[in-house]
Amino acid sequence: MPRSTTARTLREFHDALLAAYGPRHWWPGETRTEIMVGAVLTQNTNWTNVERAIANLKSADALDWHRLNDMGHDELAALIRPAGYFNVKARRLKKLVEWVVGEFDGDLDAMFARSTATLREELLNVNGIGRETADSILLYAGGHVTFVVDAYTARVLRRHGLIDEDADYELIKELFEGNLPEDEKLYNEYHALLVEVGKQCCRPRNARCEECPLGAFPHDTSR
DNA sequence: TGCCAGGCCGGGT
DNA sequence: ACCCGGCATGGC
Repeated sequence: MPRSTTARTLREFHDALLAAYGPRHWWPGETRTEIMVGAVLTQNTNWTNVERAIANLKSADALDWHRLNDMGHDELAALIRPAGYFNVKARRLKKLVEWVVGEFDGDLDAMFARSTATLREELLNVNGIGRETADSILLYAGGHVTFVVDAYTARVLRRHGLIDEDADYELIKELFEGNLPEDEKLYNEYHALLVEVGKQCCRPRNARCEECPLGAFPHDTSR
């Protein structure tokens, strides 16, 4: 598909999704710290479960880098239990906290002042922070212009014929970044809209989605 | 009731 | 360079 066609299609998809669902007002979280913690907690996990875990952290007054740093594994794991994978996620959160406190003493202004590319590399070096989590933190907590890709994004693009089966994260990310204006608000909205269409109709098993804002004839309905 | 949810890591081939 | 099992809760 020619580059200009891809660019137009991606813009049309965005506009159709926005018309169908309206602005998503993402990320659902009040502070940068909450967004960063939520990004780890939502790994392969339903957001409603994450909300419970975050509510527990708030009740314990634990959404704070130094408090988190002082907390023991078992205490943290108990608080985030509803989010699932609580032992894994407690470890991952502690790794992130160690880095934020160790490198910046919890100063997020200092942290996000680093360049997008540098910060992305550094986040990826933290054990437990992969590409989607890093990009979510950069975009939604830091306001950095970087496109977030997730399972929904890949499935939607695959079903509507824009990528093939084996397209990996970086390729999909570059498809958006190379064909859209470099605009934080646009990236923010687009990713949130892709999640919404993924939840509404582009689900793993539904054979066909007649109501889909992007059209009713997906290429691949098997997954 | 089984399937799914806004991944990521580590070990094996 | 892939491929796969493990990790866990809660909603439908």
